[in-house]
Amino acid sequence: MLRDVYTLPTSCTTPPTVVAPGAKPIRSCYIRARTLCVVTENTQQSNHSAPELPTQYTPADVEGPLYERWVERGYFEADEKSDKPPYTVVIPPPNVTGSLHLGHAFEHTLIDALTRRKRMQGHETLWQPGMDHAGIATQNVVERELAKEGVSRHDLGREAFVERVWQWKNESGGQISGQMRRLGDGVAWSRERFTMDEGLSKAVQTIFKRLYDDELIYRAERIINWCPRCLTAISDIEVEYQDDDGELVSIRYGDVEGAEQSDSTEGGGGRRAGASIVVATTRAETMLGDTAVAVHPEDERYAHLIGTEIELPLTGRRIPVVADEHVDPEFGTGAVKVTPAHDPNDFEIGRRHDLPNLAVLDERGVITAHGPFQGLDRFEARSAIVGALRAEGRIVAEKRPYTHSVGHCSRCKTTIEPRLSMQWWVKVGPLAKAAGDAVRDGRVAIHPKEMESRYFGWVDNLHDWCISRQLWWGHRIPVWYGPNGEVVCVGPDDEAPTGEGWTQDTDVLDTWFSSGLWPFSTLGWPEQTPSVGKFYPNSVLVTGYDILFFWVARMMMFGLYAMDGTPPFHTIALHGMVRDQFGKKMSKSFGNAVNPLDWMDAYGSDAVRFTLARGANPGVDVPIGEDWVQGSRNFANKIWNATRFALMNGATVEGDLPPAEQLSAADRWILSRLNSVVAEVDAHYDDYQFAKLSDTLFHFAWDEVFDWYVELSKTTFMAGGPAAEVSRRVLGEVLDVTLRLLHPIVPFVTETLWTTLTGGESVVIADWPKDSGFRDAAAEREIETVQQVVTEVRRFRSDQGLQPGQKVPAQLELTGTALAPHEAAMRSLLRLQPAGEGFSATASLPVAGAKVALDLSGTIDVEAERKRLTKDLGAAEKEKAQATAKLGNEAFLAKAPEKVVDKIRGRLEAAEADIVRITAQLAALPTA
RNA sequence: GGGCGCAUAGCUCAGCGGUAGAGCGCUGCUCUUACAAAGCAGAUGUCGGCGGUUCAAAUCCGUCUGUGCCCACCA
Repeated sequence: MLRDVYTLPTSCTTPPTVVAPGAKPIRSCYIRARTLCVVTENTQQSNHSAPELPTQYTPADVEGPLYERWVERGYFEADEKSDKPPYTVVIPPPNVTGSLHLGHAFEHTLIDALTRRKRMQGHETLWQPGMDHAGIATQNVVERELAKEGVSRHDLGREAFVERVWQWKNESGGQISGQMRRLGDGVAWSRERFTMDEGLSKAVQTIFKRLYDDELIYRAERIINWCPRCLTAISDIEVEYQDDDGELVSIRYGDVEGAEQSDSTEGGGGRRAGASIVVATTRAETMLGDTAVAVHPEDERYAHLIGTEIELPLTGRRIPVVADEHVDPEFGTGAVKVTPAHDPNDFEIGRRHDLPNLAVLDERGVITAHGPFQGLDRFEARSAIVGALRAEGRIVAEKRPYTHSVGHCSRCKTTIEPRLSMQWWVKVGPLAKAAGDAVRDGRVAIHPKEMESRYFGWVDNLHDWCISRQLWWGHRIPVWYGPNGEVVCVGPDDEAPTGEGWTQDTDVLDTWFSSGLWPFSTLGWPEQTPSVGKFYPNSVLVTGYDILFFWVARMMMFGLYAMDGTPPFHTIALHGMVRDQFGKKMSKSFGNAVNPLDWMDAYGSDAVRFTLARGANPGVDVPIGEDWVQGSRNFANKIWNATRFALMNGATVEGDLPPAEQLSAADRWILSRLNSVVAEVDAHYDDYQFAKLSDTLFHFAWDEVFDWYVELSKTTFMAGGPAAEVSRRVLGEVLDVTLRLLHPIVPFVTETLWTTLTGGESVVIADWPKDSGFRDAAAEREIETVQQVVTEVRRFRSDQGLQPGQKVPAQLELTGTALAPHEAAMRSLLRLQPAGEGFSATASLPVAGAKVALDLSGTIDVEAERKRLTKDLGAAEKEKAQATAKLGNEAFLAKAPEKVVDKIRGRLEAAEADIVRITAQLAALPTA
C-alpha cells in the first residue's frame, strides 16, 4: 500500500482529521467529496511518495466544489484597468424564463474553451454573462401561468402584470445561472446583466432617441404581420412559413348571368363589357374587404374591363377593375381580388390606385363587416362565405387541397394575419449598408465563410424593421403624445412631458432592439466607462447561424451606428444546431430532446463538453448521442488513470527538462510530438476548429501518450537508474502540458489532475503551453519502427491463438538496427522471455530490419500462418502491380512532381521486399 | 421561384488532387502490477449515378437523382 485512505464525514476543504490511530498526516490532497486521502509517513517510506487518486474517476465528486472555488478566487473576473490585452466575448443572452438546453451547453462549451485558453495566454478575459427579457416569449410564458389560475393579463392590469413578470424572472433566472455553473462557464459573474436593467434600458432609450432625431425611426401605418393570439405586431423574421393545405377557389365577380358563354378555362373574362371576371383566392373571407379587382395592364382578355366597375358578390358593392403590373397574367385566371387592408401586396396596389382600405377583421381575426358573417372567426367565415358563394353559383372551380406557404407566429404558431396598423419602424437602409460593408471590406470576418452570402443576402435586401410590439413586457417606447397632437421623443436625460392630456405610447420595443446593443450596453454604455474603452469591440461573437439575422445583423447595425463606425466584434464564429444521434432536430414534441443536466449527472460536465466540442465543425450541425457522451467519460477516466499511474511512478514537474542528449529515443519522440501537437492545437483554435483540436488531443493523449509512451516508460521505470529519473521528468512534462491543453474543453478533471500533479494553484490561471520548437524526426522514425515491430509480432501472436499474457521464449536479432536499445521494452510489450536452454525457434518474423524468433514449444498453427502470409502477400503484390503500372507510365514520370514519383518508387521497393520476405516465410512453413 | 449546402464503413461524421480515415457499433483473445469506463488483434467501403478535365479525382468541372437549410409579395 502506498497510502492510507480514510473516510471522513467532511469534504476535503476542512482540515484533515486523522481517524486511524498512529497515522500522521503529512499532506492532504484532493479527493472525492466525502473521502479524504491522507498521505502519511507510512507513504513516505515507499519509493515514490505521491498524492493518491481514487482508482476510478467519479465526475460528480471531482466537479462538485471546483467551480465555486474558481469563482471565489476571482479567476473569471475581468479588470478594465489591466494592462493585459483584452479578450471579450458576450454570452448570447438566454431567455430569462427558460432553461438551458443542449444547444446552450454546446455554445457555452465553445465560448468557455476560447476564453479559458485566452486567459491562460495572458489576456484580460471577459466572458460577459447575462440574460434577455425576451419580450413576447416571456410574456407568453407568464400568461400561460396566469391562465392556469384562470386569470388573464387584462384582469391584472399592466402594472401588476409587469410586476408579476419580474417576479417570475427573479425565480427562474437562477436556474440558468445554476446550469452555467454546472457546465463550468467561466463568466464574470459580478458583471452579470439583464436587458431590462436600468443601465441597459438607458442604452435603449439613448439609441432610440438618437435614431429618432436622425430620422431613422419613424411611425407609419402599414400592413404588418399580426398575431391574432399574441395580439401584437411581429417583424418579418418572426414569421415562420410552412406549407399548409388550403383551398383555392375561383369566384366569379360581376354578373352571374353574363357568364354562360364565356365560361371556360380562360377564366371567363368574357367578351361582353360588364359581364364578369373570375378571381382565384385561398382567403375567400377577405373578399368582404375587397376594394378592386386587378389585372395586368397588357392582358388582352381583360382590356375592355379596365376602368369599369363590377359587382362584388354578397355585398352589393361595386368595385373598380384596375390595371397593375404586379399581377401575373400567367397565374390562375390572371385576375386578382384586391384587399388592401388585409394583404401586403394588395395594400401596395391600393396605394398605387388610391383604393380605400376596408378592414373587415378585428385584432383577433373575427369578421367585423356588417352582415351575416359578422362575428365569425376568420376560418369559420371562410367556409361560410364559400358556401354562400356556391349557393349563388359563383364558385366556378375549387382546387383542394391546395398547398401553399402560410405564415405562422414563431412564438405560438398561430396563423399570421396581415393587418393594417400604425407602428414604429427603423429605417434600416443606411444601417444595413454599413453592416454589409463592414463584412465586405474585411473589418469583420464570418466563420465559416460560406455563411457570408447568407448574411449579404439579408442585409442587402432588408425591409424596414417594425420595432413596436403591442405587449406589456419590454422597453416602453419613449414617445409621448400631447393633447394637441404633439409627439415628443424623450431621451434618457430629458424630462417626460407632464400635464393634462399627455400620455406615453403604450407599445414596447421588439426584444431584439435591446439585444442588438448587447456588446456595449453590458459594458456600461452610454456612459463612457473604462470597461467600454477596454472591452469594446468584442473579440469574437460565437453564436448559432439561426440567429444571424435576428441578432447578429442587428448588433452589427447598432454597433456601427452607436460606436462611431466601430463594429461590435472582429469575428463572427457561427456554429450549428445540436441534433440527436441520428441527425434529427431535437424537439420536445418528438421526444428526443435531452436535458443536459441528466447527462452531466450521469457522465460529468467534462464528458458533455468534450462530446460537444468534438462534434463542432464550423457552421455544421452537431449530432450527439448518449453513447458518445459515455465515450467522452471514458476518455476522462483514461486521463485520470494515466495520471494516477504517473503519480504512482513518481512523475514530476520539478526542475528543468533534461537536455536532449540525456533523453531516450522515446523521450525525444514524445516531446517532439508534444510540441507538434501544441502547434496544431493552436492553429485549430485560431481557426475555430473545435472538432479538430479536440480530436487531435484525444488521439495524441490516448494513442501516443497513454498507449505507447506510458507503456514504454514502464520498462524504463522498472530498470531504474538515471534513465528512469529522466523519464519521470519527461512524463511529468508531457502530462502537465497535455492537461493544460485539454483544460479549456474539460476544465474539471484537468484541474483536479493538474493541481495534484504539479502542486500548482490552478490550471485555470496556468500558462498556456508554447511550442518550444523541439522536433526530432529521427526519434519519431525510431519509435514508429518499434511500434511496427511490436504490432507485427502481436498480430502473429493473436493469429496463433496465444493468450495475451502468455510468456514466450524468444530471440531478438536487433544488432545493426536502431532497435537495439528497445529490446527490453519490446520484450515487455510482447511478453517475450529470454531464450533459455533448449530454445528452438518455431517461428521467425523478419520485420523492419529486425528479426524476432519465437519458441512456441510445439508446432505453430501452419494454416493460420499460411492464411495470414498469403493475405499479406496478396496485398504486397497488388501494391507492386499498382506501383509498377504507375512507374511504367511515361506521362506520369514526365509530369508528376519528383516527390510523388519518389514516393511511388519507395512503395515499389517496399512491396518487393515484402514479397521476398513473405515468400521466404511461406517456403519455410512446414508442409502439412 | 431564387440562393446555399450535403450524399464517404452498420450509425454519426472528418478528409477536398497523389496508397480510403475517426468515434461509436461489430468479431476474437485477455483482469498483461494506471484504467474491463480497459488492453491487444481483426473485419467492413465500385467515397450517390453518368459524363468530362488531369499523368493522377472521394477530392476539380458538367449533369442527373436523392436530401437538408435559407430567402421570396405566387393571389
